[in-house]
Order: sequence, then C-alpha cells, then structure tokens
Amino acid sequence: MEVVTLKDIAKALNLSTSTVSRALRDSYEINEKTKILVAEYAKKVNYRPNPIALSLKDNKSRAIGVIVPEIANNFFSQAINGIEDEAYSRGYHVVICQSHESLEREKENLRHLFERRVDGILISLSGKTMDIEHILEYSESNFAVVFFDRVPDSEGFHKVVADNFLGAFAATEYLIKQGKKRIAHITSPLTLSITKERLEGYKKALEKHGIEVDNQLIKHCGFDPEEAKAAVNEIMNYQNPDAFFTCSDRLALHCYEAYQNRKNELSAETEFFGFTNLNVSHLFSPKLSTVVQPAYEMGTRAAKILLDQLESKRKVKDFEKIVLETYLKIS
Amino acid sequence: MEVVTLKDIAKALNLSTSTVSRALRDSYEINEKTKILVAEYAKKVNYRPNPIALSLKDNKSRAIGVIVPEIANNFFSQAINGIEDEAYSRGYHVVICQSHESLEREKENLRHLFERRVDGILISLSGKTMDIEHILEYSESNFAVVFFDRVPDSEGFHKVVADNFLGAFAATEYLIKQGKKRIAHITSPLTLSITKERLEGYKKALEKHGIEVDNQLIKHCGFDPEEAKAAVNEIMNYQNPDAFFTCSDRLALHCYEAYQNRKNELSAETEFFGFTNLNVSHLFSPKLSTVVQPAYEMGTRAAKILLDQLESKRKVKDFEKIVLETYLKIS
DNA sequence: AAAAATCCTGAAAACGATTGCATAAATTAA
DNA sequence: TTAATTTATGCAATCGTTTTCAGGATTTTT
Repeated sequence: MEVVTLKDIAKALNLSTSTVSRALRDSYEINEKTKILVAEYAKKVNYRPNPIALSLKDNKSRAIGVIVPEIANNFFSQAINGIEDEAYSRGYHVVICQSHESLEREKENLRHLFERRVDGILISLSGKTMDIEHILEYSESNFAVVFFDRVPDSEGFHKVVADNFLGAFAATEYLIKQGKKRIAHITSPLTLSITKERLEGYKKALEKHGIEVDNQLIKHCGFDPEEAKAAVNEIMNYQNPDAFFTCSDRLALHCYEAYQNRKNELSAETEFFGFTNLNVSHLFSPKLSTVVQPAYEMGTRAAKILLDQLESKRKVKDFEKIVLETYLKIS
Repeated sequence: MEVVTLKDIAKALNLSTSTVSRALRDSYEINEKTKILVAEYAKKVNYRPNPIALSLKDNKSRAIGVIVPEIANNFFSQAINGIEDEAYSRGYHVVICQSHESLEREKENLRHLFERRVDGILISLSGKTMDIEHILEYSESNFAVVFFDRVPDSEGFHKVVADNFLGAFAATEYLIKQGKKRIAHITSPLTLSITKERLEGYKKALEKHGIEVDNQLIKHCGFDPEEAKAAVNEIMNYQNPDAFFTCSDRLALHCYEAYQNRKNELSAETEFFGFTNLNVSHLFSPKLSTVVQPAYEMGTRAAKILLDQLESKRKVKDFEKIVLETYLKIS
C-alpha cells in the first residue's frame, strides 16, 4: 500500500496539483472530463488526503482528548466506547489519558493534549481536583472543553452527568422498602460533584421515610483500598448497619471487599448496594446490587456536544447540562 | 495560553526563523548570546513546536495505533496502561481502536489508522481473524506492526505473548493436585494462537499425571454468552466434571456464569479455574481462581519493541518473540 | 595588507494540501 | 475582425518547522 500525494497524481496525469485538488473536491471550475479522469485515477491508486497536511493548513488536528481517572473501570471504558463511536464516525481521533486520580497527572495530561493540538477535550475530574484553574488556563484559547460524570460546580461549561441524586435516592429507597433502617453510606470525597448529589439523594430518601440521618453512618474516603476498609470497620465498630450503600466504582468495590471479609459478623439479611457499572456484579456473592449509569450514552452525548461545538462557526454562549437517568440492577 | 510560533519569536527578536530554530536546538552555528536571548524569550512566551508541522516535515506522526478486541476487559485495559506509559514517556500518542471480535471492524480499524498516518501499530487479533492478509497489505509500506497476546502463526513479525502453555499447564496441574480427575476445558476458537497453546498445556498436564484426555470434556466456543452456556450444559449433560478450566477473559466469565447457575447440580468440591485478568475475581463465589497474565508488562514490552523499531535507522531483520510468565491467582 | 579561515545569520525550499489570483484558450457578442 | 466573456487551468502563497546553501562580517594566517 503506497502512499500517494496530490503531486503524484498531478504528475501522472500531467496536470497541476491545484487542478487535481479542485477536481477531487468537485469544484465548478473544473471540466467534467478532467474530474472523471482524476477521480478514476485517484481511486485506482487509492489516494487519501494526508490528514497531517490538512491539520497544518487549517490549524485543526481533528483529534479530541479524553481525560479520565482510569480506563480499567467499566464505567469509564463504557463511556470511552461511546466517545470513540461518536468521534470516529465523524472523522475524529480520540486520544485517551488517565489521571489516576492525581491532580498532577491531570495537569500533565492537559498540557500534553494541548501541546499535541487536540481540538478539544472531554474530561471527568480526578478525585483530588479541587478547582479547575488549570483547565481555565487552556479553555480560553479556543480549546473546547466538555465535562462528564465528575464535573465542576462552575458555570460556563458543557456538562453531561447522570442523575446522581435520583439514582442514590432510588437505591436508598429500595433498601428502605426491603426493611432496612440503618443504612451506611460510604462515598467519595466531598470535592466531587457526584459525591454531593448522591449524598443528597441518600438523605432525601431517609427523610422521606422518616428515618433520621445518622452522620456516624456516613463516611467519605479516597481511592486507597485501606481507607475503604477503615471506613467499613469504623462503621461496624460503631454499630452494625443492616445495609451499605457505597458510591463510586472503585471505592465501592473496596468497601464490598471489606464487607465480604466481615460478612459473618453481620446479620444474614444485610444488603450491599453500590454505585458502579461493574459488568460482573451479578456474579458476586454475597449479592451486590448497583446503581448503573448510562455510561455509553454519556460518552456519545458528551462527544456529540464537543464535536458540534468544534464544527459550529459561532462561539457557543449558552452551555448545556445534560442529565441522564440511571437504573437499578438488583442482584 | 496563546500559541506562539517560531515566526512570532523571530519577529519579536528581529531575527530570522532559521536563526531562532537553530538557536533553540542549540546548533553550533549560533552565537551563545543569541541562543540565550532566544531561549529566554521562548521560555517566557511558552513556546512549543507545533507537532503537526513537525509531522508533516519528517513524515512521521509520532502516534501509534492499538487494535484490541475490546477495552472493557481488564486484560486489555491493563495492557493499554502499559502501552500508554511507554509511549507517552517517549513522546508518542496512542490511538486506540476496538475490533469487537469482528474481522470487518479490524479491517476498518487498520484502514483508519493507516490513513491517519500512525507510524505503527500494536495489535491483538480478533476472535474471527483467520489470516493476516489484511495486515500484510499495510505492513509492506514501512508501517511497523507488533503483535501481542493473540498473535498469528506467521513468521516475520515481532510478538509479545504470555506463556500460555505453561500457564494452562500450571492451572491444570494445580487442579489435578487438588484431586480433580475430570477436568473440563472450555476455550476459544482454534484459530487463535492462545487457544492452541493453552489446550496443549492442559493436555500435557493430564498426560504427565496419567489422566486420559477426554475430547468430550473439551469445547471450543466463540464470545457469545449463549455459546458458552451451551458448552457448559453439553459437558454437564455428558458427565459432571469435578473441575472446569476455561480460557479467554470474556468467555471464561460467560462459562462461570453458566456454572454458577447450575452449581447446585455439582458436587461441592467442584472447582472453577479461568484464564483471565479480572481484577475482582477474588470477590466471586463460588470461588474463581485464574491464570493471570502480566498484561501491563506485555503492553510496555510490545510498545517498546515498536518504538525502538520506529526510531532505529536500519530495517529490522530478525524478529523478536517475547514470552512472559503468567502466575496463578488462587482464590 | 592581502588571503584564508572562521563565525554568524538569512533566504529559500521542502513536507501535502487548499485557494486567491492570473492567464491562456475557446466561445460568444458586437 | 475585434472585443468581451466564459471556461479551464496553473502559479504561488499559506500553514510551522527544519535544513541546505550562500554570503557578509570578523578574525587569523601568511
């Protein structure tokens, strides 16, 4: 498979590169016969415009960046599937970076993507990201940014999120309807938008059913397995709950593990509910029910907004916030 | 963050772009004072060479492509982590594509990456890929290819694989030492290199311990959950085995699910062994032990070979085949 | 003091594509 | 027949870099 350029075609057909270029893009200035001649030859030699030359010409890379905490996590890998499907179908490349829940890495990712001249990025913030100064810095220079899942409070950005409030509310209410009264809630750091919304959903459900919120049953922790374990232990030392509702993919699994290890100290009826997209949760025992986010759709929607913005002439002024429904996967 | 070009610097300092370019790359031809002047100014305005211009210039994109069956699979997402770490640290971008176990998609991925002018690719073949005609087509035009995990039989390529034979041998032997005598083996289609090697390991272990190979206990199937279920059912209808040894990440999980559903029909001692990198296998019940591949290392090694080849002057003539050790994760 | 060597810098071409402008050739109008 | 118009094509600049070549200025050698 040899790489053919416009110049090669021009030389072969004894035309100028400009004529060939125009013929291929069906310009009105070119004779019909010439067009056919060129088109046939181009097809024969399998000509493809060099995307790098085009990028240089119009100062667009036709590539977008994605920054996620980690891809070895079903929620994010499903979201990436969505992003890639949308992007590839529209002729864009996708460059994936992982922040590994570190602000430093997130900054490096941003710099890297910016220097590589991606046209825009999709980002789900790291667990350590408190503000978005480092992103604002870039978003000025017509570098489009769309947030998904873990979004900042700030106005002035496109965002695609799950209905974290309702998801947490539904899960909590489900547990209550199962007769649970002491529902522990272990969740991610309060810096994350998702944390607050889910906590609200949890509290609202308790409130609706006349159960008092017990702050001792609520723990925040990071993504270190030890922290999760400690949180479960603390809660169990305080009082054995009859249900756990834990959030955030990775964290929920760490908690589940600690819970599984101490399951024998709990009543057989104790239930465990997560907020994850783990695609094998139904194979777990003791059972693990989860709130599932429409990860794939979140990916396509976020990518669509970004690409629409990149391809629109005028600057976007009103920012969309799309909220997608979650559903419960009861095991 | 404004984008600055060489020309901007040249204009600001009243020099020519060539002088600026040379100064920045510390050419011996440039006066020390000029160099310092340029370097300081470049730093001040945060100059970064435009990678797209460089790509055009030296006909390299400094991007590599990766084609895997799917990323929502721990083995591949870990391998990708390795690939990205190696590639980013050497200034390369990584473009990930998924074949979704389809030959058609694999071809599309190839075409896409080739047209996008990646400098080379890392590929793990789809479950439907019987030959590599479609890859040969490209590999001629100095488009480097390195295979990993699922590699073709053909000579003349760099390959990085796990020691599938030994991994399967060790798992089977472990089961035998646990007293199992009727070990079922459900595995991927024989078109895949990994299938053959693992099957050999399984047979060799039986042989070593004087257990006759029963072909009725061996089933090949694709990646559709129903096929896996059917395979488990067929085997159980034939004769209840006292152990299952199933291969290939996704497939092994499908089998496990079928097995879990019919567990009550089996003796309590029945064991299940998979060949997967699932990072939550220890949370499963009934227990799921697995042969684990060094996925991350496989990624870094494969990427290293590819990048070394891309950066070496002369054409590589002897091709490496790297075989990495697996280990057992007993639950 | 003239010739040779050294040092520093800039102009221009190249990579592959697009596009404004110029122009030759063919056609039509006067 | 000449002028005006249309048609079809090519030239050259552009995007941001690197690099070859050329040459002016300064220093060293004879």
